[in-house]
Amino acid sequence: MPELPDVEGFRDVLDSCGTGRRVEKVEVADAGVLRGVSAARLRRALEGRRLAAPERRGKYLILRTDGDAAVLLHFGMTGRLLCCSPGEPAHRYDRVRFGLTGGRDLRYQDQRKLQGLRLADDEAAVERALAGQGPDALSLDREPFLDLLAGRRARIKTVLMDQSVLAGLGNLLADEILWRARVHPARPADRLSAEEGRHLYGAMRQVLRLSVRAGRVPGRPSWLTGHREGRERTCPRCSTSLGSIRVSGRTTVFCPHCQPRQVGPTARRPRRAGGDPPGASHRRNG
DNA sequence: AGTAGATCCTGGCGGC
DNA sequence: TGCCGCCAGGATCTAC
Repeated sequence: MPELPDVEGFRDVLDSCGTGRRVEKVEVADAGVLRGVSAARLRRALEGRRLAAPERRGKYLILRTDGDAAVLLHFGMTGRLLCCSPGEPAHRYDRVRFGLTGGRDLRYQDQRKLQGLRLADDEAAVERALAGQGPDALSLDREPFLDLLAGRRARIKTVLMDQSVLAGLGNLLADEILWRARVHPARPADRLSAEEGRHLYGAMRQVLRLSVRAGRVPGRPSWLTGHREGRERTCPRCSTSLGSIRVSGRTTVFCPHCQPRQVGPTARRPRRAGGDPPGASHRRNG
């Protein structure tokens, strides 16, 4: 399910495939992915335009042109963006095809069509469309991050996944970050200690850095994400059987041993002079 | 300010 | 084998 790292990967695809090239043809195979725009209007806005450098904000990808118009792409749960040659046979879930000069094809694929494409007529429309987004998780500094948590009574996982608070994190990333920071997903955000807040921020930085580099959330053995499915659902850190609860309607996987619901006074937490990296796996390097 | 639940959407899977 | 219903989840909506 595309989260910030995946969308960052799609931005790379769009940039290397499209930037500087002209849109020759826009083909909408399934108008079910168009939000508030018709296929004809999308064509008129894009055909003949040259693509400019794309931008990502949270889980949105902004396709910019040398004109006023921009297209906002959201990938929902199953969306993808591919660069291929025009001769490549259409995939079943190709929803929109952008034929570019230089023999390049950009294809927006999406099986479930939960989100889709929006057209923004100008820069002001882009800003309006994204006005509800919180700061991007990748570029947020620690102090503002801690400030975001401070005033919120909601469960910490709900806060992390709320795009109007913090943009970019989805279900898998939120679980991974909480597991690395050893914070139970149902703890109220404003009840975390300062130390836990710092660990959470550190885990977020680390998880984002590694996943952006990989272009997705890696399902490696040392990551919680690698243990969500299948029979062997045990914690990669302590081998305890993983717990599964629902938080804000989302399946939430956590380790009952590493992420206790009730925590004692801060003073009881072991102090480490050097300070372990918050997400450091004690078994092997991820 | 917070929650739950429905909605959209498709395919995979368990149960019968 | 085939049909039914559930589940997955990102965003958005209503109801409480």
